[in-house]
Amino acid sequence: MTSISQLEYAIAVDTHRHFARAAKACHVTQPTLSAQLAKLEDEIGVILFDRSAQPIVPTSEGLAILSQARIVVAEFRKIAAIASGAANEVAGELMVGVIPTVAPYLVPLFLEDFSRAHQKLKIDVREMTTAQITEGLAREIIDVGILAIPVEGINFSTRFLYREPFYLYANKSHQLAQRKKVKGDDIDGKDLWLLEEGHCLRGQVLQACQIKGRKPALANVRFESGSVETLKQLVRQGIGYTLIPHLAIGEDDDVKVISFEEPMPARDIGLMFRREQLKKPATEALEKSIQKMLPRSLTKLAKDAIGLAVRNQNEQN
Amino acid sequence: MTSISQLEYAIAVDTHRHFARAAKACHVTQPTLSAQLAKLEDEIGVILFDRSAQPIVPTSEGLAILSQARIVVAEFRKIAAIASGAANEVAGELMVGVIPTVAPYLVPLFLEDFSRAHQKLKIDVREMTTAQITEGLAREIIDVGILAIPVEGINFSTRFLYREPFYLYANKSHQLAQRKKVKGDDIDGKDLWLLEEGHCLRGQVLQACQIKGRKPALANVRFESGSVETLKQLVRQGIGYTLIPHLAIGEDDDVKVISFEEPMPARDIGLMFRREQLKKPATEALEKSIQKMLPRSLTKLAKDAIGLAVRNQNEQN
DNA sequence: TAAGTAGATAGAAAAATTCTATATGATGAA
DNA sequence: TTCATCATATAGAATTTTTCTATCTACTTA
Repeated sequence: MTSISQLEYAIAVDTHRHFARAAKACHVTQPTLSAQLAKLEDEIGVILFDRSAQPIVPTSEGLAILSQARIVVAEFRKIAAIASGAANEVAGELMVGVIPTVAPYLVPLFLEDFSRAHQKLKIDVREMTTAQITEGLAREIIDVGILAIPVEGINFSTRFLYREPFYLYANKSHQLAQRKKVKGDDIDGKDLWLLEEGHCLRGQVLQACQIKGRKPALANVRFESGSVETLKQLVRQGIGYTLIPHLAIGEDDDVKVISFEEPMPARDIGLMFRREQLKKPATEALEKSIQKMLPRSLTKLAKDAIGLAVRNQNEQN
Repeated sequence: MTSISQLEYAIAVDTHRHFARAAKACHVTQPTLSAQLAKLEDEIGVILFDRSAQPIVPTSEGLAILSQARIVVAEFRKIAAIASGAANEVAGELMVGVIPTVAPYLVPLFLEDFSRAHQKLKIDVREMTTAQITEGLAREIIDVGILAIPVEGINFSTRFLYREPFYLYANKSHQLAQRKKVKGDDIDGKDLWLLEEGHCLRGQVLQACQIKGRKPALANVRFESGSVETLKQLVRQGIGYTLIPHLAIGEDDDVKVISFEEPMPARDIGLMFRREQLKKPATEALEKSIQKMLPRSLTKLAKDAIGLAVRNQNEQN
């Protein structure tokens, strides 16, 4: 008889990628875990892990089973939650992954309010790329991600949070700084500071400016940075310009922030979590808190003024 | 330790409303079932059944637990199905709800292919408003909805299917018919045929044209219809124009179909289902079939040409 | 009140899970 | 090569859980 504990052992091995540590996490000895996992594999007729690899990895067939096992265990635990009346309680621990081009601007907005409102919840926020968020959700290392949607992935669900327009951020000495408004065509890549490869915002910016088809090597792009704040700093200190999302607008003297013509290019930011939603109450509370604390400057933007939600398939994070 | 069998016993008692018969169905003796059920009730701290009634009935608290127990057991059984390779079998019954402004154009595209590809699946498609789809999913009357996303609703998940631009559909005699391209500003509502209230497309069109703030009574709008085909017929037969989604483009002589300037206004169409996704294989097969059968005229549209995904919060369907 | 029905309880038997101790096998450093 | 070291598997005893048979209690109804 395959049991819930057997599933838990398998999940722990998937999470820790190490029998002894997985066993410790399950409060059993390593032989117990080994034996039960072997029994599980025997019963379902599928080898879940490739023990020859170091560290061990799930087999391709094992991946599907493990994903389903996580669902079963999550649903199983809900029974106790329902029974104890804690099903709708916001408590426990919530691990949140946030992409780097959102984190520094969004997290300070909601974190204090959210933490105050839910004292029983231990909150852990970390900056992660889109790829890390996807992987982290799959292995239950994080509970929820905040990233640019849509994202591919059959095992995940997303919730739209807000649509965030892009703005031109140009040094006052730059010719574009004289403009009242700009459009994508105005930006040909000359003097444009970009985030380095791996940031989804990079792809979104390239799309917004309709610079495409010459993805890997943009001869006319002069430097690539790892954070939006660095790009802003570069613009502040010299020539050139960049594109920044709405929440990254600050108050800078030597710099002009110029809107795009309507409909403004934008990206959609949303929550992402596993389909079975292990921490539903906390996730919903998080969504509410973010919605509540979003600046009016963003939420009050006319719905028809921001239209373009960039979908970039290739670049991630 | 609460076990899967304990849940099965409880479910059997709920189904048979009789301990001895439930025990027989579970291939155990009545004392075994009695003891395990008592153990379960003790462990979760909830009395599941009122034994004083004849036949026994679940307690009110028991109902929620039993519902969750059914989910756990169903998900648990999927493990064996996945392991044996039968998990991806598309079989059983799939009830689909489709909004009226999508149904007549999309359903004929995929239904034959889908039905041929999955002979073991009984397919039932019906036209429903967004509100009916939401309600139907919640009450498990339908398994999946096809509608304009995003949609509010915490218990549901959506899958993006395609972004569908809008086009101006104008009688050749109309002045706008001379234009090569149009933009939202060009359309002030004069001579514009609209769907009646309750169709989400109505709100999407109003947004795309940036006609807003005078929602309830548009003095300059002359007539309101219940279907896109009726609007097209009106345009074909006389003066005026309307906005139609990409898939509604036909081949009409007296009419011009005019693109919007880029980025074209558009709506997102997606699948919607319960978070638990009881019929995953069939739903995924449906998604695949739709993606496969979407006309290239839609899928080949440059990603950066269609940008505007209208989000209308108020109007439904 | 006796017979019948439904579910609970007791105690033994069977099955399963877990433990400690140890074996095997792979990797890497002396 | 050889000897640690680390990671997982195996063996066998101890413990826990589940199930069984037999029987009891409570309630109904003829």
